[in-house]
Amino acid sequence: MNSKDLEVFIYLATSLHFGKAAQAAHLSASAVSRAVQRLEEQLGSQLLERDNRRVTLTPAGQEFLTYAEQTVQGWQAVRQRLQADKTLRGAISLFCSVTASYSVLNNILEVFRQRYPAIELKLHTGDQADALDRVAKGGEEVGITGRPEVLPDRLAFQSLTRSPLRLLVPNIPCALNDRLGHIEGEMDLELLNELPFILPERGVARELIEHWFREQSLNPGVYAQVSGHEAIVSTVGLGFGVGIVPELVLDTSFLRERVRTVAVSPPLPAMDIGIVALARRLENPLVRAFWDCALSSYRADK
Amino acid sequence: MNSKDLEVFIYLATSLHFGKAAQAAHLSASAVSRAVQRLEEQLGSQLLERDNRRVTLTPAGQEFLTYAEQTVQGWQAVRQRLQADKTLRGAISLFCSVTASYSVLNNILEVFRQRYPAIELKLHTGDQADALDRVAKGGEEVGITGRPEVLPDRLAFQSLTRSPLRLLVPNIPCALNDRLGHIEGEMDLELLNELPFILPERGVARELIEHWFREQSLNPGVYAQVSGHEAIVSTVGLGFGVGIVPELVLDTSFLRERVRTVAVSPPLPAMDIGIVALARRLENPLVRAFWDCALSSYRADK
DNA sequence: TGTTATGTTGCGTTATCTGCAATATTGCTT
DNA sequence: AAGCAATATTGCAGATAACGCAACATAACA
Repeated sequence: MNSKDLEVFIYLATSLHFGKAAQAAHLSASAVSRAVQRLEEQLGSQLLERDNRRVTLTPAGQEFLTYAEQTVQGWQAVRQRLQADKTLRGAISLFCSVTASYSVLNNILEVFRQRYPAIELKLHTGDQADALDRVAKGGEEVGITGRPEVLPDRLAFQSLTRSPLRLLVPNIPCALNDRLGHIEGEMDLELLNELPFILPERGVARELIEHWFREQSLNPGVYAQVSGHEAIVSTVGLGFGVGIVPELVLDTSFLRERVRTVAVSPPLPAMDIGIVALARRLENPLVRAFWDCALSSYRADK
Repeated sequence: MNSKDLEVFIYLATSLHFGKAAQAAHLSASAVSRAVQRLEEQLGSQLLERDNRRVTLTPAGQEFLTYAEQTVQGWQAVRQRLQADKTLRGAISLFCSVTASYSVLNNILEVFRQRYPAIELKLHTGDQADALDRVAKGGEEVGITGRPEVLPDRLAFQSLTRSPLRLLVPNIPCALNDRLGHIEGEMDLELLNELPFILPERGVARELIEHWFREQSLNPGVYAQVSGHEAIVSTVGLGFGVGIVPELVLDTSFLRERVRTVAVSPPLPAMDIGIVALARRLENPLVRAFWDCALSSYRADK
C-alpha cells in the first residue's frame, strides 16, 4: 500500500471520472486505472463498479474511501508534526506570469500554504519571458517559466510539467477565418508561410517556435510581436492573425472561445515548465521549502 | 509513503539493529538503510540517531513509531474487513520438511493464521526430496521445496527465498577433523575428491550438488546417502564424513554446534526455495489464499 | 448505424528499489 | 597503541515496478 494510490483513489472516488482524477493527480488515465487495480488486488475486493460509461463506488469502495481519507490525512498530520523546520517563517518573492499563477502556482500553493502557513509569498506577475532574467539578476528569488534551451549559469531549474505548444487560429467571423475555416485535420505546412503570425516577442516560447520553424524550413511573416502569452490569445481572438502558445495558457484564458487550435505535422514541441532559482539561493531554507513543495505537488505526494 | 517502508521502520525501531531488521523484513541491510532515509527525507526530520555502533530512536522517531504501528495495523484491518472471501473456511493439506516447517512455513503462517483463521492446515512432514512427487501425484495440495532444474509438467512453483548450499565438516574430535582442522580460508578443491561425502539420496539438493561436482570435474567418494537434510547434519556431526546442506537447515538444527561450514571456490550454488502446487489447484480459493499469503509474507506486504 | 466519450490493455521507456561489495567508523582486545 | 570485529552507509549494476502513449473495446446518443 502506498499513499499515492490512496490519493488517486480519493480523487477518483469523489469525481467518479478517470480523466478528471488523472488530471487532479497529475497522471494519465491509464495510471489511474492501474492504481485502482492495484488496490483492488491488494484488498481482494472490488472498489468501483465501472463500465465505459459510468463509474460508481461499491459498498466496499465507500468504506475504503473513508479509510483512505483518514490515512492520507493522518500521513499529512504526522508529517506536519514531525517537520523539523515547522515554524519556518519569513517571506520569499516569486515571479511568474498571470497564466502560471492560475495553473502551476495554484497547484504549488495548495501544498505550500498548508505546510508553511507562516511564510509570506510576494508574488510579482509579468511577462513569462522575463522570469529567467529577473531571477538571474536577483530581482525575485524564484520564478516559474519554461526551460530555456541553454540554462544560464548558476541557475537551477526543476521541471514540473510539460505543456505542448499549440497553433491558434481565430474562431470568429473574419477574413482569416474564412481562409482557414475549412481545415479539419492537419494544416498544410506550406500554408503557414502565407499566414500573418503573432509571436511572443522573446522568451523560451519564442526560442522553441523559431527552432521549429527552422527545422521545417519555414519562414512565415510575423504580423505582430507581443509580450505575454495572454496577449497572443486575445490578438488572435480579434482576428489579426494566427499564433502559438502553450496549451496551458488556453485552459485559463477568458478568450478561449474565440480561438481554436489546429494540428500540424510534425507536431509543435512542448514546453518544459518548472521553477528556477539561483542555485545558491537554494541554501535559503525558505526557498528550499518552496522548492520542495513545488516538487511534491507535481510528483504526487510520496 | 508506503506501508512497506513503515513495516521496515517498525522492525528497525524495535530491534535497533539494521541486520536484524533486514532479516525480519526479508531484505538486505542496505535496503533497510535506504527505507529509513526515504522516510526521513519525506518527513523532513531524523527518526533514528545512528553511528556504526549504536542505533537509537530520536523523539521524532518515537512518535513516528506509534504512528507507523497504527497505520500498518489500520491497513491490515481494512484489508481484512473488505476481503471478499472473508469467511473462507475449510482445510488444505501441505507437505514440507521439518526444517522448512520451522523457517519458511513459520513465516507464512504468521500471515496466514491472521488472515484466514478459519482455514485448517493439515501438515505432513517428511523428506524434502519427496515434496515435488507428492504434490504432483495429488497427495498434498501444496508443498515447500527447492526449485528443481526442470519443473514437472502442470506444477506451479513460486520462489520465496534462497538459501546457499554449504559444505559441512565435523566440529568434534575425530579423525576427519584432524585432517581438516587446519583449514582456515577456502578449501582446496582437490581435497574434496579424497573426502567421504554424505549426500542426500535424491531431490533437488542432490541435483544441484551433482551439477556442481560435474562443473568442477570432481568425483568424490560417497560415504553415505541419507534421506532428509537433518540427517546429513547429524551424520556429519558424528564425524562420519563431510556433507552439503542448504544454509537454512543449519539455522534450526539442534546439532549445529557439532559441525562447521567451510568455504569453497567457486562457491556452491544456492537453492531456490518456494512453494509448489498443481497449477490447476490454484483455482481452489483455499489454495490460492495460502499461495498469496506465502507471497506477501516474503515480499514484505504491499 | 455512425459518432463520441471513456475505461482498459499492450508495449516501450523511465524511475525506483534492491543486493552486493567496498568503505567508513567506532568500540573492543591484546 | 594498534589491530580487530562489528556494522551502518554508499557506489554501482541489475531487476522491478510505474508510467505514458496509442490502440482497442464498449456503451450511450443521435
